[in-house]
Amino acid sequence: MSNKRLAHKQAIQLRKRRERAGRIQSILGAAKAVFFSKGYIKTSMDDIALEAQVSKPTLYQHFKTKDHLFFSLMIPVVKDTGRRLEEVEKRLADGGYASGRKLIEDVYRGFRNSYEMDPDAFRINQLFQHSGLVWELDPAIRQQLQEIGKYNYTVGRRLIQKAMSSGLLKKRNVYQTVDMLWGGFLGIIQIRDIKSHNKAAGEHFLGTLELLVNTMADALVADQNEDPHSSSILSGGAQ
Amino acid sequence: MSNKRLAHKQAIQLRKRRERAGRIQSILGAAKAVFFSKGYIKTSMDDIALEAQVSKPTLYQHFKTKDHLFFSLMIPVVKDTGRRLEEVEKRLADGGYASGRKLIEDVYRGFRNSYEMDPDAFRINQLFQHSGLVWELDPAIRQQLQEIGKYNYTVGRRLIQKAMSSGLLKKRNVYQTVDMLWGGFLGIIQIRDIKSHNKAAGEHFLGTLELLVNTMADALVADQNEDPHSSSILSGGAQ
DNA sequence: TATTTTTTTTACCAATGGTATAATATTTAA
DNA sequence: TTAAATATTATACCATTGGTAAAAAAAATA
Repeated sequence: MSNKRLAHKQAIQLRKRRERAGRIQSILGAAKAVFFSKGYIKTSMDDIALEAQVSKPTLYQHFKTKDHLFFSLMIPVVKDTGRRLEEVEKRLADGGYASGRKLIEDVYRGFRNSYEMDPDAFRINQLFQHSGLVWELDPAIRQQLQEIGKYNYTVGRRLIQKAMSSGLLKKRNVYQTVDMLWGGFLGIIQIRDIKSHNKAAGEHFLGTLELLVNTMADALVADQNEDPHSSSILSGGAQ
Repeated sequence: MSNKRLAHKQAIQLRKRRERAGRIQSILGAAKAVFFSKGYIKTSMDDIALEAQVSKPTLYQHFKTKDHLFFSLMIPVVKDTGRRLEEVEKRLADGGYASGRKLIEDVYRGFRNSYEMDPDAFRINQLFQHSGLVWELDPAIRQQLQEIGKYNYTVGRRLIQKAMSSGLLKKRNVYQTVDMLWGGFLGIIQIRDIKSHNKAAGEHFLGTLELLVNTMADALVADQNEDPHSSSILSGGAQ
């Protein structure tokens, strides 16, 4: 009967989609390995095709250009950051924050875990901000990526807005506050990368991050029933 | 007499050096224009040679590679930042700061003026931090550029150290404090660039910078005889 | 088995970073 | 003024690379 036939067809299409997604993932993995070891410019599409055990035309069937392939790598980590912000937002809505400091700490813990999840992809995200200096990026790609990041800003602003109106944080310009919080994190990540060849860089980074969290909290948290610095950023790293 | 001869020779060499420096400057100017309008990748050495009204071999006589040429553009702005830090350091040594807040404000004013002096070159400096993702940079170039930046860190640390030991700022880990201050600036610059196509971005940037300055000051300034926020970052922009 | 879809093979093109060479200016020294 | 030294140009060239075309081969579907 046609019902069964339809179901069959759909099942097959599903599998095909799965396989397609799998192949795309495998290409992305190969691309990542090559890009991060040799850098964008020295990496050729032939290199990637070889690493992905796929012919070059197949590569181009899944990714229109080298740029597409490269910047696709940053998408998961951006989405991850957004998800972590949503978690904080949810906890705030559930009345889970007794102090603004705890909230700030959680926000930065989210940033950090997101970064630790995939530092390289995180760096592409940062690089993307400066991409104009390097690429004449296809406007379609650029817009698509900006779209994803813009959502995170929306969540962040909603979150901070709520925290301010609920008295957990001092009332400041929300846009500026979010930019400062996020920018502070980006900045110290960037500095970490400068020193990345140093062995002690990791610990230093954590120390700087903690200082940043405390600084932001000292200045932003409404000072009613404040609890002392808890340094809890150091615990609960990426798992 | 041989004295005169020697002087003549030296004078000639001086002129030659001047001319050489002039030609290099002219090439750098042309390279800047092309790089910033089309991006590194789309810019060809032929383009630059054309813009500089110079033949390609001449180009390569003054700059070994495209990378050399590109990253040379960031040198002046890095040195400028260092000079501005030195000014603050000097004023501190002369007892010119009655409050830590004023010092923090001056540091950030220096950063900002340095940035405004040449935003594009400033961006290359930031890009350089992520260069591993894009370039397999010649180690010699990389080290040379890092050398220049490292000096600024030394000045910054000396400055903050003095400010802390003289009681203007609270005692914190100096390395972390410097990283946080500088990183905070880099971060909001980066965010500014994201929104750079927006008309109101400039004012928003200044607002965020001011918030950052106040936040840092609130948390770092030793709270003896504190004067209120003076918002003086907004005045005294780049001239 | 016949048809459709996906992948591969192979070959190709235009653009580009970088170099070699010989010719031509330009400057210096006598 | 002339010979030597230096800097610049014109020209041609090479290897690599992003991207595409076309046809053959494989795999999956009906």
